[in-house]
Amino acid sequence: MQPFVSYLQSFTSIPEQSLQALLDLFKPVHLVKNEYYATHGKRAVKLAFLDKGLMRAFYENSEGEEFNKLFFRTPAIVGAYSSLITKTPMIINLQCLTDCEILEATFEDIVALYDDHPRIERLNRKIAEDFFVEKEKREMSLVMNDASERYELFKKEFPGLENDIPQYHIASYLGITPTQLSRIRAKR
Amino acid sequence: MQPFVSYLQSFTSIPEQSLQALLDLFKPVHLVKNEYYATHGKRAVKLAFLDKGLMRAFYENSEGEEFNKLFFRTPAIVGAYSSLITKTPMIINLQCLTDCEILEATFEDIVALYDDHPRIERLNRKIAEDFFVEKEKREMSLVMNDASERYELFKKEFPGLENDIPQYHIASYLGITPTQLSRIRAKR
DNA sequence: CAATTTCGTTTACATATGTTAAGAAATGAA
DNA sequence: TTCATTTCTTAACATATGTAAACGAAATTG
Repeated sequence: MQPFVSYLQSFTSIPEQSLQALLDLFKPVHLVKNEYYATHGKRAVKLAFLDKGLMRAFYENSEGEEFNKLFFRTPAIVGAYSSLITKTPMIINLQCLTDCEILEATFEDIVALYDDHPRIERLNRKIAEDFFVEKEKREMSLVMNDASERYELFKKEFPGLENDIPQYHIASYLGITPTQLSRIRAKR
Repeated sequence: MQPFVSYLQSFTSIPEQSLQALLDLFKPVHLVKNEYYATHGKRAVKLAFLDKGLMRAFYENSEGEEFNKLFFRTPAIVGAYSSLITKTPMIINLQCLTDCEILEATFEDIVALYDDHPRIERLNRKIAEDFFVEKEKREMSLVMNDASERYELFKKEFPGLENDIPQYHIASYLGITPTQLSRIRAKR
């Protein structure tokens, strides 16, 4: 639980009693490589802390093409956040790129803590704000940078990750084909 | 204040006393067409409710090229949200596309209410969540849809707006040049 | 270790979009 | 209303990226 607690406290300090109430909701789960943690179409009910391993979030269009949206490395919160918030079916998929250890809780159980534990709601607020800021960064990058610049940014944001996952996952994250990524890599 | 109150209550119900404390922080301001409400490089300190008018948020790269990020129509909250949250300089600019009436408050004053008014913090949480969901939608659209599809989505999301603003603003929002938008429009 | 599959690169060609420039149309100012 | 400015469209050409296919390298599996 230690990395999880540190991660949470990095957002805002949480009183011991509230923290304990929150931690009690999380149970460890082991996932194997390539296993899906979430599948689009269903409604998300759980969210998790990624304690060990590597995951990806991706969209899928009607032709079955995949579009990587984000990579998760520890420490991180993983889950179909939009689906949890809006209570509508998930649009994204979450898949393990390696074996993973997660701590999992039911989102509604967390929300139920808010009235008695305002610091937990504050934690959620901070996390939502942080998610928003990250998303805005990526939006800006998609709009302002070309694929070659986005590749450089990717390497900065996920140092070393390029060696741990197939090139086609990176290409998908960059919004280009593996062919084009190969061309960009060949240039320098 | 009525549209503002309705807008806030649409996120979560707020007790009379907390609502009043919040409303007291907001002062009406009039802005004229083309006026900047926020300029990149400075730190944002205020946020506002757009009561009347039309605004745009846009990025600017080092060559001075502009990239529209979002259009705001009433009712909406306008502000450099990322800058307020992270307390770092703004990356975006906010500019009036028409004369505007806004209600403006200092963000820190709002945050200062949270300890005594948990429902105000809840409101902020809900708004942050909502912003995140909207941003994720736009990210998905940028990644999965081509410019022509994004144009159709734009027309659905901002009905009628195409007639109120120059085409080049729409092109910028879609991530293409006015030339390309013109071609897309000519096709059907 | 050998066989099979997966992955990355390259090539040739197609397409969407960018760039520049010109002119037409619309808008705003005098 | 007239003139000047801004906006929109179109054309010609350039470029980034997509598609499809082939091939060799790397990884996986039996």
